[in-house]
Amino acid sequence: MLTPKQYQLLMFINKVIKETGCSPSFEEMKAAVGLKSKSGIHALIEALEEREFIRKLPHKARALEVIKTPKFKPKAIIEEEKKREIALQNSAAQIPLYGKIAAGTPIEAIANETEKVSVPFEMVNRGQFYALTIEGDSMIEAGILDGDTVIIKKADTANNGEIVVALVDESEATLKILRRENNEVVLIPCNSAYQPRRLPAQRVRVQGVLAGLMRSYH
Amino acid sequence: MLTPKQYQLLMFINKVIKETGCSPSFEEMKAAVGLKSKSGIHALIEALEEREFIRKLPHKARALEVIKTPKFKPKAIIEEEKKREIALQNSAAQIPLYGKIAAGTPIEAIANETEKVSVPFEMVNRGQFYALTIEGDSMIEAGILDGDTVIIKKADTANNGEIVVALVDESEATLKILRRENNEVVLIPCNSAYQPRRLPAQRVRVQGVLAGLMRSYH
DNA sequence: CAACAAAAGAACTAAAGTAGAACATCCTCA
DNA sequence: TGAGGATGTTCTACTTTAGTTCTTTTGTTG
Repeated sequence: MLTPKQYQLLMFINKVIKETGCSPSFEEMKAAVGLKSKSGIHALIEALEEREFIRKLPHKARALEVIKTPKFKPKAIIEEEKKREIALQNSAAQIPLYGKIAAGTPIEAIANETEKVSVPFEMVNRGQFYALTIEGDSMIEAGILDGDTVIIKKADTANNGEIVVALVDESEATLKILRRENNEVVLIPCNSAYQPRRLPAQRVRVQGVLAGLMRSYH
Repeated sequence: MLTPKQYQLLMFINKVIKETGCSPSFEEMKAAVGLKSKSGIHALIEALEEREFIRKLPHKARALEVIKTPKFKPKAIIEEEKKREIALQNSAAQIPLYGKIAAGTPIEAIANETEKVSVPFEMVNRGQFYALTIEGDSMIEAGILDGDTVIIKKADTANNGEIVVALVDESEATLKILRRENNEVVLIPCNSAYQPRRLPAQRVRVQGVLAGLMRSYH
């Protein structure tokens, strides 16, 4: 039927005419299909004309007309589209970066929803997520380093032993392992240099649980 | 199909006829398309007539008739397409997952390019990248844990102190800190339970440097 | 590595667009 | 009726843009 390039060009011509009412020039076409020379376009056009997909007035500028479009796409195009489809599905989710959270001594207000980071969809399945930048070294033994970006799933409860964003006294947020003991909550850092904090449950509110981590090496 | 000027004129004629019921004069047309001479209009009219978009009675004033106008794609479709374009730009990069690399005791062949992982574009700027799954705990003190996915930038050289994928004796790959000393290479794990390995430079080949890390908490 | 096809590139030719002027019609009105 | 205005046609000359053709390069495949 058609070669991938021919198909691609035919579709481009069709699109341009539909959108602008003018047919594209050779220069425009060669940019569209990624050639660096007009002669290639010429060959493609001739092939398309021979197969009666387009008609043209020879020696006239921008005088192309699409007669028909093929029902069947070249296999290569189909595969290309599948790839794009996958890329679209895999397209990164954008989640807000709420700011820094001190893994060491607590925090900084969780606030302005300005910056965004993109994360792979694998990390953000169900639920709402946000990102925080780690400051400090209190979670170093859990492999969470200063400067890392953590992805947090919004939640107001968490299981024992999970790493959570905990808001203490409605003012200071911190990333710690959560452990409940009777009516108390213990926030455990992962750095033997720091001590666990034991607090009455009323003073601690869970704001999310750790769902992912991303790190860039400069 | 049409050149831009032809299209512009056709649309103008069509509009005037619809609004006023009679076709515009050459003077009006030349003002509308921004020419300073009527001869240009004449040429355009001829071209349009040749392509059968308009009909005219020669030597009659204001005796143009629009036969057809190129059809348009609905705006909604164009916008839909633009959205997809944008989504595609935001899509995560797909890089191959080459397999597992033992951070502890060495490895498993780096081979089949089957699985892919998506990573945010921020992590993969220039160069070629691939991903590895960490197995073992030899880099635990660098915050690289068992099960983490590391993003590696392909490279065959690295600076002292960088974390690299090193291939020893063309057979076993491992993720370690690289240090060169004279004609020797030291591969330093980040776990005090393991010893650095000192090897002649010839036996070690750098396959990439650590560029990023991603971790999912189930 | 020869044979072929696709693409790049240069050189050339043609068409489109711009401009100005001369000229042909037709219509109107003094 | 014939001068003049409005309109359309044709011509020349020139610049820019577009299309064609040919040769060379590159890359692929048996």
